[in-house]
Amino acid sequence: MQKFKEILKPLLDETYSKELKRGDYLYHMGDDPKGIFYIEEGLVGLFHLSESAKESFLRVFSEGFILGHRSLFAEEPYHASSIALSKTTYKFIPKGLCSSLCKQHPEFLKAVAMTLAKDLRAAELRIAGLASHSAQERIAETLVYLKLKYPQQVWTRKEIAEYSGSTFESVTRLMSKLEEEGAIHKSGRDFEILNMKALLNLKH
Amino acid sequence: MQKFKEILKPLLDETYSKELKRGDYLYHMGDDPKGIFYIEEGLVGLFHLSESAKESFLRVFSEGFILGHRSLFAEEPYHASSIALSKTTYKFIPKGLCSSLCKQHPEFLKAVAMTLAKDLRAAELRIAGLASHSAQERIAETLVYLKLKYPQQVWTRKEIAEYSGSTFESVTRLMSKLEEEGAIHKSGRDFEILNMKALLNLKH
DNA sequence: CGATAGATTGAGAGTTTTCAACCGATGTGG
DNA sequence: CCACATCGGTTGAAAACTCTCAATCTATCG
Repeated sequence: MQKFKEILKPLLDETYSKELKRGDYLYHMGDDPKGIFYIEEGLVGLFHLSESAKESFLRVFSEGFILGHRSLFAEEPYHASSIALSKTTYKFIPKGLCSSLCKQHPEFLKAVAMTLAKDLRAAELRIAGLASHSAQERIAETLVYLKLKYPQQVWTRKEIAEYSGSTFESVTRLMSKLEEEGAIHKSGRDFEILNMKALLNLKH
Repeated sequence: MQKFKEILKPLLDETYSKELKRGDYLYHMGDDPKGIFYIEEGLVGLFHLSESAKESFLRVFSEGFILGHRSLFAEEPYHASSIALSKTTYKFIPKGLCSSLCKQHPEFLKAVAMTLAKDLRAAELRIAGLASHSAQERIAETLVYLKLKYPQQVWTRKEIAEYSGSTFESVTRLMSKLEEEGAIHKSGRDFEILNMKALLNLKH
């Protein structure tokens, strides 16, 4: 899955990197894609904002991954905004370059298709989870997912809520309960997982 | 989007069609993909079954579309089962043929990537909708989506519920209310939409 | 016409959200 | 380096929506 690094290497060496601090936007929901973004360092989140001003946290991108490719390949405007979750450096690959890349390096197109296919599975499993798991189960699963996959990141209760499809108050409440039960340990705004089994065996 | 028909035409003319009746499986969740399926006629649904036996209705496939491609391109087992929703005829394209197709007709790979990209958008908008819309709003949106896009199909309350992330009792209840309000008209097990605006402006 | 799958309606339970008030951490500018 | 502003976190209580369970009814099809 980290194929993008090697495929894009020659291209990326020629362009300069851009820097972002936490909270900066890479692109906005509704904009038309002009190319794709390659993350060299840091973490980026994809967020959808509903008419009722509710945010959903859709995907996380880390070093070595691309973003913006979904809209480009679908030939659609961005359906969500991407925002740096930490200090981030990235490179921009314009649309035209992507096209020639697809022609000259079919393995790039193949890697994009594979990424899309894996992300589609993940998204559809989340749809199923939203319908079949309780809010508490989803929050616990999200704690495990976000913390195990991105341990260095200090996730806010709000981000955890927006990823799990819940509210930050419910996240806080569950985390307090989980700490009492010894499943996690809170330290400042961060936390660590002490008993993963317990987290994944919550019933409600 | 209906590109598959023309791209696959020469290939498909050489193979024989298979028939399915409502309820038959094309493939089962967990199986390894051995190729992709091209729908010549009919309707197929993709369903995920959770540990707690709750079904989620993930995607619909109609004439001219392919299925099974997500798992093949992700190199993963099927994450859901595909089931005929009506009398269906399809053709099977084995894995090996797909590979050579990708090499010789890059537009096929491109069409697959585009389909995956569009489906990923749809799935992520559903995630956002599950978090930000009430069950009633989601059910109403599902009535509009399923009935306008596939008007010939008689959708069961259960299917509508599994698509909207709700229960069939809630679907029944809302449909009764919507009929009272004149937004839909129920006839037998089928229904028709009388006032789409009203359906999409539900608040709860 | 009978069997079966699907639909309806009611009542009650329960999780989760919402609203509100308050607390604690973090970071910046004077 | 302190003060203060701001952002993030905690906890409580009440409201509300949806689900669950149950009983009954109605289409549809062989």
